[in-house]
Amino acid sequence: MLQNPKRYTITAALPYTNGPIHIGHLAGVYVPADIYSRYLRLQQKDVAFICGSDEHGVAISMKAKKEGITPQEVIDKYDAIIRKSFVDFGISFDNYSRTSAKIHHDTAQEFFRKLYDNGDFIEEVTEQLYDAKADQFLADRFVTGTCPKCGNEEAYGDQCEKCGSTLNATDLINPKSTITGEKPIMKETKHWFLPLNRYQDFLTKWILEGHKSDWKPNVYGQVKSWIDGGLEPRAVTRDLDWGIDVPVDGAEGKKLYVWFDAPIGYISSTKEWALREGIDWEPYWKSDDTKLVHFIGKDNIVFHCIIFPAMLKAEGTYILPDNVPANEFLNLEGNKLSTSKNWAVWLHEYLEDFPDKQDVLRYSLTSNAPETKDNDFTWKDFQARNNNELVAIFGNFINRVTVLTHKYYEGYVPTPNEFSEVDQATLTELKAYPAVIASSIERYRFREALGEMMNAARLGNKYLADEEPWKMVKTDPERVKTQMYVALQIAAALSVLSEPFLPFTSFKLKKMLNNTGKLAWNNVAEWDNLIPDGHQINEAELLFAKIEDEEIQKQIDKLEATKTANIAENKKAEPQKELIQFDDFAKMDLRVGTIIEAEKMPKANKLLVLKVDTGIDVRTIVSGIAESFKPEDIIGKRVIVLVNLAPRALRGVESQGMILMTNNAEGKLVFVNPDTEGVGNGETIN
RNA sequence: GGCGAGGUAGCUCAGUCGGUUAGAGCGCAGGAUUCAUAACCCUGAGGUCACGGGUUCAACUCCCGUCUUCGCUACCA
Repeated sequence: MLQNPKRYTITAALPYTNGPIHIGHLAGVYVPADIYSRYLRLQQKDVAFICGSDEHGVAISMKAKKEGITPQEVIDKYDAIIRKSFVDFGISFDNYSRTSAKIHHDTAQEFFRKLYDNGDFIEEVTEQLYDAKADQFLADRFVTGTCPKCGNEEAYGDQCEKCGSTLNATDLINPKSTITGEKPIMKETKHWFLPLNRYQDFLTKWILEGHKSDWKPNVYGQVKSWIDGGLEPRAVTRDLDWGIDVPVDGAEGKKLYVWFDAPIGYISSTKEWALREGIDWEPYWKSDDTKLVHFIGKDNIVFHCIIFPAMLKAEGTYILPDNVPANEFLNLEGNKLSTSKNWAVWLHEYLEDFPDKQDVLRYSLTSNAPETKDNDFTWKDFQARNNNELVAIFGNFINRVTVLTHKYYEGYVPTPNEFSEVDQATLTELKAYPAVIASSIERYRFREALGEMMNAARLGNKYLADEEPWKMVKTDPERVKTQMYVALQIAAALSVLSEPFLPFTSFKLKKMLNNTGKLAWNNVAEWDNLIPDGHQINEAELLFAKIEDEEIQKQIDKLEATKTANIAENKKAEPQKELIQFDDFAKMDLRVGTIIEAEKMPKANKLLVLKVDTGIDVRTIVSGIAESFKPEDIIGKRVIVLVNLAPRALRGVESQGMILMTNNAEGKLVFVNPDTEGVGNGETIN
C-alpha cells in the first residue's frame, strides 16, 4: 500500500452503453468511488476521478440490429441517459469520457502498437465460423440455432437464454448467421494474443505476495484462483465491424477486443481531462507517487487484476493499481438484478420518482453495500433507513439546533462561557471523528465510515438530551449560550463530515448554517470555532422528509408488474417450427420405458446416470436432470425414451438414448409420463 | 465435481494476534422527556457464533470433516 501519495487516480468501471444505470451499479461501484473521491478532495488531495462510457463490443452491435438502428445510435442514446443520471445523482467525476471518442481510439491504438512492436503478442491462425454471403466472421452472438439441450430454436452461439446453458457456437443444431440467415462455414483467421502465461511470475509476486493483507479477501481469492489455475494466452483482437481498428498491416477488418480497449479508456479519459484543464496527464498514470485505485464489481476482477495489469506491465511505463476494492452484487427484493428482465431500480427513473432525494438512495445503498457478500435492496429497508435514521437522527438533530438558535438568539451563534467537563468531553469526541471516519474510508469500509458519521449526529442528540437547554434557559440563560454554541459546532462538523456520503445534504446544511465557505476535512479536528460566535445562520428548514407507505407501495407495485409481465413473457408459447414430413417423424423411435436404476454421475452437478428398461433392452442413459430430481425418487418412473438417437459419451459414460422432458411453471424439469395402467415397456409412440 | 467468498441477535453487519461476561445499527418491550418531523435520550429482552470432531490452560478465532448460500468453472443429447 502506497503511503502518502502525491496524487490519486481513481477509476470507476466504465458502464456499458446497452442500458441505463441501476442501483446495482451504484452500490457496487459509483457510490463508493464517489465517497472516496470526495473524501480525498476534502483532504485537499490531488485527485483525478475518471470514468466514461464503454461503447464497443458485440452486445452493442446486437442491440442495434435488434432495434433496427445503428450502433452509433445505440451508444448515443445510452451515453446520454447515463451521463445525465450521473450528473443529477451527484457522482463527482473529474471527467466522463466515452470510448468512441477520437482520443480514445488514438490512445488504444498507440497502446496496441507499442506492445506489437515490443513483440508482446503472439499471432495465431484459428478456424472460426464465417458467413460467406456477408463476407464476415461471426462472433458467437451472431450465430443462432437450436439449443442442443432444450430445443429452443433461438439459442445464441455462446448461450441459450431459455435454459441458461453455456454453449459453443459449433454445438448448435442448424446454425444460422443472424446477418444473412446463411449457414456459416469454418474459415481460418489470424488473431493476436496476449500471452498471460508470461506474466504468471510477475502477477504472483505483485498480488499473491505483495497484496495479501491489504486487498479484500474476495478479490484476492478470486485472483489467486485464476493464477493458480495457470494463465493462458488471451485473444485481444476480434473479427468485427464495430470497434477500434487493429493498427497493424494485415489486420484489415479486425477490431480490438472490447476488454483490451475498455480499461485503456481510463487512460484516454484522463488525457481528455488533463487537456481541458491544461495539465500533464502522465504523472497520473506513470509516476510512482501516484495511487491508482480501480472501483469495480466482482464480475470485473479478472480484467482489472490480471489482464489490464499485464497490459500495463508489458507497456512498461505505467504504474499498477494500488488496490482494486471490488464489491459483491446487490439483489433487488430477493432476486438478481437483470437489465434484460427489467428487474432493477433504474437511476434515471428513481431521480424522477424521488426528486431531491439523491442522498436517501446514496445513504441506503451505502449502509447496505455489498462489501463482503451479496446483499439485498428492499424498498421497505430504503424507507426505514430514511425515516428512522436520516430523518430521526441526522435531520432531527439539525432541526433541533437551528430551531433553538432562532428561538433564543434570533439566529446568531451565541458567545460561549466557560466549557463544562461534559462540553469539553463532547468537543473532544467530536474532534476524533475525522480520523475515525478517514480510517474506515481509507480501508474501503464505507458502510462502517457512514455509521461513524451518523454517530457524530447521535453525539449531538445525546448532548442536547442530557443538557436540556430548553429547561436551563429558564434558570441559567448564560449556560445555555455555551450549550448552544457546542451544539452548533457539532452541526457545523456534520456539514463537513457528511459531504462524502451525502453531498446534497451537506450543501443544504452549509447553506442553512450560512457557512458555505470551504471547510476542509481536518478543520473539524483542528478548529475550535467551525462556526464562530456572532455568526448568523439562515432560516431552519428540514433536511429530510419522511417517506410515506404509499410511495413505497407504488415502487413495490411497479416491481410486481414487472414480475407479472415477465411471467407472461415466459408463458408465451413458442412459434411452430417449420413443417416436416411424416418420414421425418417416423425416423424417430420413441418407446415407453421404466427407470430401474439411478445414481449421480460422480464429479458432475447436473448429470444422473440412469438404467432404463426400454422393453427392447436395459440401457444406460445419461441425463442432465440432477438439479430437478433426486436419484431415489425417480426409480420406477415411467418415461418416454428416444431409443435410436446416436450414442454419445458424457464425462466418459456412454449415453444410449434421450429421455423426453418438459418444464413446469417454475421452470423445473418434469417427465413426459405415460403412466396409464396397462402400458408396457417397449410400446412405441406414434 | 474443482476453485473462490460467505454462514455471528428477528433484519443488516462488526469482531484485530486465540485471552474476562461475543458487540453495533435497525426492529421489539419498558421508562423518561417535550427543543425537535410521535422524533430524540435511557434501560431491557433477544445468541448452541451453521454442524461434528481435533489442537490448546483457553477457540467465533487455528486444523480436519460435513451441511448450506453466492460467484467462476466443467457437465446437460
